[in-house]
Amino acid sequence: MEKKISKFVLKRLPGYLAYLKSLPDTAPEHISATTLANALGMGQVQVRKDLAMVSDGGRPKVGYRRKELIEDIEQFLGCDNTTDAVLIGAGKLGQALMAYQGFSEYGLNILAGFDIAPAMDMTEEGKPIYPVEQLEEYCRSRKILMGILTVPAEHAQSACDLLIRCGIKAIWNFAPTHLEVPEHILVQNQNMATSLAVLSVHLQKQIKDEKG
Amino acid sequence: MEKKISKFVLKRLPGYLAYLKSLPDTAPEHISATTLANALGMGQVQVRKDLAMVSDGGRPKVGYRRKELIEDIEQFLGCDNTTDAVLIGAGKLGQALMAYQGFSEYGLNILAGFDIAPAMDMTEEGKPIYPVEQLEEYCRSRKILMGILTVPAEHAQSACDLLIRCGIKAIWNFAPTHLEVPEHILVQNQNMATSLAVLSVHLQKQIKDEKG
DNA sequence: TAGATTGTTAATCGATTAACAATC
DNA sequence: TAGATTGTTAATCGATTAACAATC
Repeated sequence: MEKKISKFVLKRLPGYLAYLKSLPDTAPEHISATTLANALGMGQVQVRKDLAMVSDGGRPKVGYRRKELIEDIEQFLGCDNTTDAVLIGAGKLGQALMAYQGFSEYGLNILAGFDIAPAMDMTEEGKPIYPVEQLEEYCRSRKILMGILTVPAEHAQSACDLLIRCGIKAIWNFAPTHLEVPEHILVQNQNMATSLAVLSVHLQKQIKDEKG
Repeated sequence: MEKKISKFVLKRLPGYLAYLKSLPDTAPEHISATTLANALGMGQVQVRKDLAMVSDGGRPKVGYRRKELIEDIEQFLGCDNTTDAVLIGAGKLGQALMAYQGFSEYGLNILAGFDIAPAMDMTEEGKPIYPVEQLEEYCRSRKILMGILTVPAEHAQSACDLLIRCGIKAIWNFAPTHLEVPEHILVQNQNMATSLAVLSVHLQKQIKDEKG
C-alpha cells in the first residue's frame, strides 16, 4: 500500500471510519462503496476510489468486509498505535480537549497540559497540568512528537517556538493565527474562523434571498 | 461586488483578516499583496486574486489601504453585523465555546446554551443554560438562524433535527458524525478527526523516514 | 520615464466525475 | 450465465500558477 495519498482523500477517511464504526454488530458483514456513498451523501465513484487507496479487500458483487475495512482505514490513519501529545495553554478550551474521551478512537493520547500560570495542578479527570518551565524536560524524556496549541493568539508564536525547541514535529493549532515554522514541522490549523466564514456567508445569502 | 466566490478563497479570507488586524497602528498605512503573501507564507498571485474578489481598493505601486481592506473583508464575511446563535450540548466543549471571547471578532454571538440535563443554569461568564424543552420557543421568538452542535455523536442527529424544526438554517457541527439534513440547510463540520488524520499520517511518515 | 504593484488572460496541475472493462 | 460491484482509464472541471498588460 505504497501510494501517495492526497490530503482531500485523507480528510474523507475519518468520515468513512466513523460511519462504519457506528454500524451495529447486527448489520450485514459486507458493505459496498455504493451503500457507504448513499449513507454519507457522497458520490459512489469517489468513495470507491478513496477506499481503493487504503484497502484491497473489495470484492465484486459483495463489497468490503466491514471489519476488514475498518482495520485497513485505522491502520492507514495510524489509529492502531497511539500518539502521545502534550497540550500547551490549559484554559477552558485546553481543558475541554484534555477531557474529551473521543480522541482515543483516533489514537491520540493527551498526556499532560502546560500553562504559564496553571490555575490548578490537574484537570477534573486527573490529567496533570504543569508550569511551562517543565515542558522541555517532559517532552524530551518521553520523546513526544505532537503538541496541541490552545493559547491566546498573541502567545501562539512563542508557544509554537517553544514546542519546536522541545523536539515536537507536528502542531495542532487552535489559536486563530498563522504560525511561522521550519519546513519539516507540520502545523495543522483547527481554525474556527474559517468555518465561521463559510457559515456566515451562507446565512447572509440566505437572508438576502428571502428578502429579494 | 457580485461575484461568486469559491469556498477555497472564502476559507483563506479569515487568515488575511486576522493578520491585518494583528498589525500595530504604527504599521504603514498601505500594504501590498506581496507583503501579505510573504508574511503568511503563501503565493503572491493567490493573495492578489483573493483580495481582488472582495476589494477594489488596490492601487498599483502602493497596494491596499490597510483599514479599507480590513473593512472590505469584514463586510464580505459579514463580521459587521452580528449573527446570534444558540448552542446545544452544554458540556465541557460547549461551555468552552460559550466562554470564548474571540467569536465576537467574527460577528458571532452565542446567546444561550441548551442541554437535556443542564448541570447548572448559567456559565461562569453568566450566559444562560436552559433545558432543551425551551429551545423552540427561544429560537422562534428571537428568529435565531444558527445553531452550534456540541452533543455526543450518538445524539447529534436528533439534536440536529430539533434545531431544524426550530427554524435554524446553518449548523456548526462539532460532533464527529455525518448529519442528514434537507437541502437548504448548511452543515459546517468542525471535525477534529480530519485534522487529526492529517497530523497522524504526517507523524507516521516522519517516524518511518527517520528509521529508513 | 522607470519601477512597483495591480488585475487579467492563458497554461498547468490536480481532483472529481464519467465511461468502461474486469471479476466474482 | 446475468447482474452487481469493483477497479481502471479517459474526460471534465475547477483551482492554482505563470505570463503579461495596465496603471500609478
